[in-house]
Amino acid sequence: MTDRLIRLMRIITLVQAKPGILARELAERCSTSERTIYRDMEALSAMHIPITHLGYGKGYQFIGRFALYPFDWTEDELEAFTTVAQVMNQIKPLLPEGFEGAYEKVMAAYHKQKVDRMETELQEGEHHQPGKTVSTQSGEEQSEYLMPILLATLSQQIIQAEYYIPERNELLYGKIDPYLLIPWQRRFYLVGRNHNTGEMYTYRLNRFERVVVLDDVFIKVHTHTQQEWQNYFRGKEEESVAFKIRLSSAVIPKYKEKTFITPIAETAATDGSIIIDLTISDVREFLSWLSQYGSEAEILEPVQYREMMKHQLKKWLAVYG
DNA sequence: GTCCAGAGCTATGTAGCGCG
DNA sequence: CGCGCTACATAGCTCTGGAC
Repeated sequence: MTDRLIRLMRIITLVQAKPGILARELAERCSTSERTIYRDMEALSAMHIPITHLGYGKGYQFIGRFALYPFDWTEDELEAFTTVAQVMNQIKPLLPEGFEGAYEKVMAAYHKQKVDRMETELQEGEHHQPGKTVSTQSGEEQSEYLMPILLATLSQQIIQAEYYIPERNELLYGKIDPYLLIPWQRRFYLVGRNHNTGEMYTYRLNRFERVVVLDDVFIKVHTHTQQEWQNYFRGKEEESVAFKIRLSSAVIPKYKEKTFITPIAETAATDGSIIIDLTISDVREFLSWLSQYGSEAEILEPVQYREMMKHQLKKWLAVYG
């Protein structure tokens, strides 16, 4: 039995180290027969280790990003496991010796895996549009609170935060239950429950002025999955507005050097200006950004925003006579 | 409690089949 | 032919119950 357990662990290690490894090689490395390897594969599958063979001659590999620790959890399973932390002190006398230590190790391994995965996704996201990473070029999107907030969402710890709302020029202060961190359109958003109102809100990470992670843990009262939140964000995207902007040649260097917008297309016009096509979800902020270019930027489409700008300028002109 | 025989179970290997 | 897979055989281990 012990021998078999050792061999099962060895198979996991070998497949992890060499995806596509053949049953024959596994048998050689484990000093056993291929038949035994096939039986071990069955056993691993019964244990929900996501191992699969790739077809004829292609050997075995893990499904997804499985690492040595098999935390292929569903939301419900994760929820059930994290809830144990809340009642651990009360049921401690009932637990077998060593349970708490084992629990901590499992959660630690899970958290590490999740952080690794988050970092990988972040890197992959940056690769999609090389040389245009918002966070590093504009300095706007990189929040020093990314890691503390990420860790707080994983360990379900309440945060105490100051949050700035530019639209109202207001600084809010209060406790938030951080539920999920969602990368969206090259920004991070925190979905969390505000203690003052008890409601769920989405917070833009770079608008946090100060964040302290408290020792207190919270229990999720809303049970939306990450997928549901991402669908919510996708819904927001559908409501976004397509703009066509002309930037004169005078401001192109400035635009190229420092920008947080992500154009769909850039077309060079004959007079040296460029026409930018882009889709914007936060129109108010976009117009505020655009105003820095003054007369060097012209809204070509949509017509209603062009008219709105014209109307605004007439009002300004009236003020200055 | 200890020993022992027999039944039953588990893990393993051999040989061979089907498929690309 | 090489690979994944399976039917069948077998060695070795564990369990059970009876005798002492």
